[in-house]
Amino acid sequence: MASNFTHPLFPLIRKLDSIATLTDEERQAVENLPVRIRALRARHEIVRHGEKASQCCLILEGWACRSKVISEGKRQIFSFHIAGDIPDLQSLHIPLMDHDLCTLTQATVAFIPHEAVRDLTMRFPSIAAVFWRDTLVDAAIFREWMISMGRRTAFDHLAHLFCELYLKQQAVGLAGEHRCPLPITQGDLADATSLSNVHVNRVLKEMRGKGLITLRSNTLVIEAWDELIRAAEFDATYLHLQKRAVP
Amino acid sequence: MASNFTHPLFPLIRKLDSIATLTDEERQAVENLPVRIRALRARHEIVRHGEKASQCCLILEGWACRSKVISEGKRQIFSFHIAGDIPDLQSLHIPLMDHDLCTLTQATVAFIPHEAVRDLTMRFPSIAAVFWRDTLVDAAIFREWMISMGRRTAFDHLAHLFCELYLKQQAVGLAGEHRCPLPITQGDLADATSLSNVHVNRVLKEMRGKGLITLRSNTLVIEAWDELIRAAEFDATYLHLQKRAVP
DNA sequence: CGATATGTTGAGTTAAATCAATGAGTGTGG
DNA sequence: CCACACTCATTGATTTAACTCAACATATCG
Repeated sequence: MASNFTHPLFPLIRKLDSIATLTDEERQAVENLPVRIRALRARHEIVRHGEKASQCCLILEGWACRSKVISEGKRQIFSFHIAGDIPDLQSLHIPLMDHDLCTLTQATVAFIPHEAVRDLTMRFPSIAAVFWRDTLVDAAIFREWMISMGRRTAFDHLAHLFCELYLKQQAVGLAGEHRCPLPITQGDLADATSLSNVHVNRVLKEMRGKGLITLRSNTLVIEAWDELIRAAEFDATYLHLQKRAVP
Repeated sequence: MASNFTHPLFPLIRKLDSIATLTDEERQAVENLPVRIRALRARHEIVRHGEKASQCCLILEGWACRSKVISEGKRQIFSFHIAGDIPDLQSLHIPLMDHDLCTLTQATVAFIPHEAVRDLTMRFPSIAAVFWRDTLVDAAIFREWMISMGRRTAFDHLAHLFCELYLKQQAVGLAGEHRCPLPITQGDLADATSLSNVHVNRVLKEMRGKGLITLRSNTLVIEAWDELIRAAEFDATYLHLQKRAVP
């Protein structure tokens, strides 16, 4: 059961470990997945709306997002993805893409043929269950984002998002003590929250002013966790984190 | 392969038929699911946020919704559900509910133990795939709703929702010629779109005024489908509908 | 039939958008 | 190494879509 930290797919193993307990055989099978590893530059489109996907994309390093371009240069970001995520796992059952998958930063990704993923899920129903579950947590996060978009103020929305992004990274060991990478621009935050980038900027200024967060050199530092949680009325239930849970 | 129209679970079979092609054996297995059928009054809470679900709820008749109560009597509706839907299928892999499931109208529902559903998916991987796929389409709809909430005007948002609700019912044979049941209040529409009910009312008036729709006695009539689609910039890809309705 | 839920309309308010300009980083090629 | 270009961040002024509050009308139902 020893983790192989040097295996290229380690981020995936680490994520699966944070959700479930793998047998040696399962771990082996995952590590033996046939992958094609690529280094991508920032803002690279991996799969586009309308395409038929025949493989899944596993993030090994860097950030990606799912998004869709709306009329007139506007776009909506649906989710952020970090190492260990398979953002287009859904394409296994819905090959026709209804949105784009793009890198936000420089990134290393592994492409895994659908065939191989399907084979893995056939041979190991418990891995299938974990994958299915992961797409369901995705959906739960979408629901929470709906609440943020519809019913929270810009301030609460961003506060809520920061709580979420911190905890998601914390759960897989990518965060520090109330600090985590946030390698995205204010424009990206605006696209994710459906706010204008001008307004995002103003709200961030207000948060800084209140001593809630610091945000520089692509790092988010949460200076007042309790206060941030309270402001956002953040309840982590929807993230369905299992092991490493909330501090 | 003949449809058994009188079987109590017919709505589920009809929905599965609209997505996939079942073998006789699979159809048999679905029809033999152990169910507990109940008639529920309107606005009845089926499962609540925070509860641990041990069964799934299949809608046989009437409408239900997934929702969450936000502070101060506000609530967000995440999705509408009609006959054939299993709105809490996700509880199979995430038993802890992060939202509520409620009826909107009088409804007949069938409760199926998780155990039985799990057994079904183990024995018939292709049914598992269809179920998984269905939760993925759910997620796709959530994403589209995010776009509506964040980037569309109230008018376009409602127009888009009407297109969606019509097509979803049409796909399982529950809609007529550009008309379908819409047994929900303006308040429900407001909760689903994150608009105030006052504003929903005004927008509906405007739509009526433009001759786009008629909405009375719980029936939505789309008077100008092409125009409605154009107004909403509606693209049905995200619904991932497969076949057209059965009989 | 009265009671309660739902729908309708007007008037005033507000959170966030837009428009516009400027400042601060970052990177590339001459 | 600097200059140019480009992206990203910041601030002010103005506009606007949608909200809130309040009153009243009309269904619907027991």
